Amino acid sequence: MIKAPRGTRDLLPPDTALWNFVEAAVRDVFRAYNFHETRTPIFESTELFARGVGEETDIVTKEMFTWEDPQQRYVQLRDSYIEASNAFKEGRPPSGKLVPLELLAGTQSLTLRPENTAGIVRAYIEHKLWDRGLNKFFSIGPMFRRERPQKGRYRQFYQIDAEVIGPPSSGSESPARDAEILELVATLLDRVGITGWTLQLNSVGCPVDRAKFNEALKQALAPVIDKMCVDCQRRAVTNPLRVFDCKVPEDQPIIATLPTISQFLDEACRAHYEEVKSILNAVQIPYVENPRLVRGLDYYTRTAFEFTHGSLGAQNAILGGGRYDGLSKALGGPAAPGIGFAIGEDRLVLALAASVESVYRKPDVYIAPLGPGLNGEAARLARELRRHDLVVELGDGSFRLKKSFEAADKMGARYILIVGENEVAANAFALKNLASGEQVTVPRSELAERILRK
RNA sequence: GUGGGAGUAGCUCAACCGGUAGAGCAUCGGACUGUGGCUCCGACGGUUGCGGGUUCAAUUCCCGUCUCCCACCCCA
Repeated sequence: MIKAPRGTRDLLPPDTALWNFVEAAVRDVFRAYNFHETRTPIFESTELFARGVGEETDIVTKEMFTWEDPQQRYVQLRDSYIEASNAFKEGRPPSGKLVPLELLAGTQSLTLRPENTAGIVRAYIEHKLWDRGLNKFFSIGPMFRRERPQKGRYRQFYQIDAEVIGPPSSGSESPARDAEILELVATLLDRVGITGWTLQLNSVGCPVDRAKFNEALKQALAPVIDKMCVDCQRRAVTNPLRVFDCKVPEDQPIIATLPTISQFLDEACRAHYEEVKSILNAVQIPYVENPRLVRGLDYYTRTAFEFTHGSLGAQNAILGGGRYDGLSKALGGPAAPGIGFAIGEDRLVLALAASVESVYRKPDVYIAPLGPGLNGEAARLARELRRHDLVVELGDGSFRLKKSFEAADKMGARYILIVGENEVAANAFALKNLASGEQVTVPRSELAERILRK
């Protein structure tokens, strides 16, 4: 039997009703904050993620679905040729790399997107979206990471993603945007019925601050590192910030003595962070400061945050995000400060209080044609009722009435409508409420209204 | 990638020390020709995840592999 590949799964009714409920609520909230939808490709050039997410991150080094796609490099070849010919005319050496001819029929490395921000920023640069001022985007779609599956963690998973990006003159750098995003998330979680979330907040400063902090951290770790766990010893070399993620109890007293990033923020970053917190207080969004909160991706600056939820086991982060003021430049674009977040939709649905029953819409009426010649009449009635936005299910003339009743019952229809010879002749139909057992004969013209009335 | 647990009917689960694979629910049919939920009867449903090994005999023991679950790593 062919099965869904590891780490993927089928979302089926009635569960999909829950997903639709979430997405509808999310779209409502985004609308109120003037966010608009984007849909970027599910695969991009591998280079985009290597440069955007960070060459050394786990995501890029071991978790991406990457393949080589045969491709004729017309564009590079053409640009290379134009530059060469211009250079020749102007009597100067050509700039940039000349694409050798043997690459004409080479390959292009492509990757299923492991996250969405890089793609959005790529689109921002490609379409020169700075001309629009401040862009507020959201998108909903699948991401792909080749990780070992676990509860709330899949190889194809879904993210609800929001990004605010624009030139500095558009206010994209303002702490007001950070606070607005955080307040939006809080609203969104409340709206879909997630209770008991915790907002953890920190500022990771500018790259310069982080470099200074990293240095101080290394110095602080040097004398104590041999007393710590093997994971920490490894982290101390590869990524000292990650030492703060350590969960080994024996290490905690040592970790408590380590410097925190907050001590190394420059004046601008500190003021920015203070303003974010001040606005959050003004709109009464609760948060806890977590000076050890760091982000896994290289591009993050300043505000970093995470919303966690207790019901999710070890994968307790329901969403994470932060500011990425340097990303656009890193991808070859202009300065374009931005801030965004990504909700793990799979995890959001897991944490949802709403039950499937409460959002799964059942048929309003089941139409039971009584006899093989009555399918046409039943279909006409169904068509009329569906125009009134009623959910209509249709039986078959070959069914015995008992079977129609059972079918209607099973799918949870509110009413059954019996379409027999007598009813057609009278142009009035037997309508029975399946819950109460009450049955009335209703003229065709009053059917929709009667069913809608409940 | 590392460590641990688990895979038996569509679903939830049985099957004692290795001895011919079972129940409930669900599905379909009948009792019951135009009135459901209840009841009764019957039917359908299986390469016991897959492959190999040990054995007279394997769902059971061993090895490999796949998938899921839990934790680590990392992250949403």
